[in-house]
Amino acid sequence: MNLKPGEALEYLKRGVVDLIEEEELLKKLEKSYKEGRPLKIKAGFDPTAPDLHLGHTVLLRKMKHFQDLGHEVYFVIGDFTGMIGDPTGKSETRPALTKEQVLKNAETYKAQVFKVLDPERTKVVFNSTWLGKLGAEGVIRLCAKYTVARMLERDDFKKRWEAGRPIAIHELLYPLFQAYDSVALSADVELGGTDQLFNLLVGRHIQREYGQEPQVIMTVPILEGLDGVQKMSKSLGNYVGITEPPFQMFGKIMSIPDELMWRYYELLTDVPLNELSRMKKEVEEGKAHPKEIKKRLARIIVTEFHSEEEAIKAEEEFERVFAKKEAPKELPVFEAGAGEIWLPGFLRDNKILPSSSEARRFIRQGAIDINGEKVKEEKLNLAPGEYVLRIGKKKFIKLIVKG
RNA sequence: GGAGGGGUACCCGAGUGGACAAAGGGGCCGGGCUGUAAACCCGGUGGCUUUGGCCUUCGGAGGUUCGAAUCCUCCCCCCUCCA
Repeated sequence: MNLKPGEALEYLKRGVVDLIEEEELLKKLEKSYKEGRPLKIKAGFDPTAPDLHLGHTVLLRKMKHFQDLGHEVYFVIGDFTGMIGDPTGKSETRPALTKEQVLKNAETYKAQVFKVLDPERTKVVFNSTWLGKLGAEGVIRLCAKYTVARMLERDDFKKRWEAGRPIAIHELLYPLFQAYDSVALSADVELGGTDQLFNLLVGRHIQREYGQEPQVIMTVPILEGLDGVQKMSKSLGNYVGITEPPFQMFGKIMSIPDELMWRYYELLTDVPLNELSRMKKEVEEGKAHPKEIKKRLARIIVTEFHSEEEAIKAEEEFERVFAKKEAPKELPVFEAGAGEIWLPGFLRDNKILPSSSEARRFIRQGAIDINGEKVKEEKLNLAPGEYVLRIGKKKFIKLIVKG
């Protein structure tokens, strides 16, 4: 894609929350356009075991947009800053990772991020490379360029300070080190989530202190999870992992609240904004069914991480299971001996449900079907043959009873 | 270093000797309605080979007692004020 600076700016602005400063970005784009020199785009990532979900891809997609325009992305793995752990207020001390772990995690990252990023235009770098060399003297020089008062402006520091909760001194170093990354790379633009705004701004300040042109800052929103309220995160369980199988991915997207799908469209697809507002209007006027619009979204996303073919298959499967209430085509198979089985024990032992007590609750609440018949007894007397069990809303298994 | 306050289930939070597997709310799960949406209604929410009991749980370890989340001792952790 070879867009003129003004067009490029518009292309890049989609879904962006903060852009500091737009003027500066335009100038950088113009210069790059004139000189044929790509801009250096930086974004930092945590070195802990990465299991990326759609929330992460909002940022990755923004990085990709820069790549689409020919710019160069620096994927910074914060193996040095990882020793601090970005102070979120929860402030758990993180165990330092070994070199091997960091490298292993980096490989896992690569395997996943290149589903979005263009490997040709991505440089994966570790910030220990330059931060490790800084030494005590370098750290002091760096610290001298910022003040405590300004550091305490950061929202979570401020809150903790005012609430009288502890702030460890090394936590104050985190923004400075991240800023120094920008110096080391001479970054033109740094991207991050909105929660990164403060750190990114420190980068601008520190770059000036080191005689560099300050980076432009772009932040992207934190994506809401499937519940539509809290941010998408693995620990909250409201996420879609980018390596999840197609059917699962499709289903999860279909379960999001309607209102949320517009946001997902904006942040997770390249469907033009004017087309989006048209669809939205059609839904509001009752000309289009929200379910159909949501299915298109699910299709687009599954296609991106798998393939169009898989997306179509996932949709068919979805219709079969949830519209027609049939069992999925492929379902996990379990075996049992003929005769009497105690269902709760069976479900627990095969890790289908976490405990037999939970299974008994399910039976009591009529949440288990066998071949479409509600199970009422905990004990089942099974003749040899094949059975399809539905456990709760989403779990299906095939049970083969041997003679 | 000194003085005081506090640690209860996934989270918040009630509970100061027995009726406590522990109120209430949130979350989550299940059922109903639907479009695996939202909203709403109902139910559930420690475990255990079987609704019948048993076992484990209130920061940790001991102790008192027929009986402890509750009382005592020691220890760990968090917070506030002072230095």
